[in-house]
Amino acid sequence: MLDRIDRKIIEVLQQNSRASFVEIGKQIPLSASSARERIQKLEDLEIIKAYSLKVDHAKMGFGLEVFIMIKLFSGKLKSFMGAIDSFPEVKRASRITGSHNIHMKVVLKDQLHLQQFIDKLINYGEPTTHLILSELK
Amino acid sequence: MLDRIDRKIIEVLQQNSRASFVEIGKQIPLSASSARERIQKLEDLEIIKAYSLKVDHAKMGFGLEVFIMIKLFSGKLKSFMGAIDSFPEVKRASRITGSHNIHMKVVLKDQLHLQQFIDKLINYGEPTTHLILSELK
DNA sequence: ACTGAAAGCGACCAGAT
DNA sequence: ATCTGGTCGCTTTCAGT
Repeated sequence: MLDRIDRKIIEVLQQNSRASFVEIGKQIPLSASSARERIQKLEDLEIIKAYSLKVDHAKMGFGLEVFIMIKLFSGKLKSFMGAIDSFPEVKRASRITGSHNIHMKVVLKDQLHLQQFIDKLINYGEPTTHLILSELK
Repeated sequence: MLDRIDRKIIEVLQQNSRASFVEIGKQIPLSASSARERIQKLEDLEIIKAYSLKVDHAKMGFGLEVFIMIKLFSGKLKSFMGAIDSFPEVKRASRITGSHNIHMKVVLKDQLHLQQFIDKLINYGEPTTHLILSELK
């Protein structure tokens, strides 16, 4: 249901999602129209969920990147899930197992910004913050 | 150094990094060639670091997604940083502050695969695993 | 499922404001 | 810094295998 060629296509797109069908085809190898057809199918099956972008947050003025885990107060899950979309600082969030219910990647300008953000979170639960020092992968 | 138009371009590309320059230009609004020129600059400055892809790992046969944090044994940092590229299961890894030194997002086929992966990690430190239940954002 | 051809559209490079 | 016009290459569709 997902063969070597599909996996290769996904690999190429992971490295450069703006690659043309011609370029992708060359690396398989496959004609541009066949590459296009397979990618169309991967999109339709929602195996490819989105074409996105990696940006340098620090260069955009957000020098502080952190992981925050929250132990939500009981009954706060629903309201927190609603609020999360209104926090532009939150780049990703997941429900997880363990003593903390939520894991987030958060991007902030500076310590003051972090403090203000944590002040909002403590309405929902007990946050634990880990600064990201560097990306290894 | 990075105006409203640049931010808007990045926003558009974050939603669909395969958008054509014409499409991007329409949403600013800006001519295609000006959009192209600005994007070129964002790439040159490495504010745009990569064009990437979001895939549904579960549909690719990797039904288990976890966060693993490791408290490395002393002196193991360098060898771990070297080994990390050889683990295809690791999608992202960061050095972080706190009692654990490393945070990773890891994608695995099943429990057995997780067990085998953890067995590799215990050469480097003490791992703590959190299953990802769902993605909120 | 893949290819190849043809038409239309976008990318890319000039040159001008 | 942005735009317009022109060329070339890519995308897209479709008929054929």
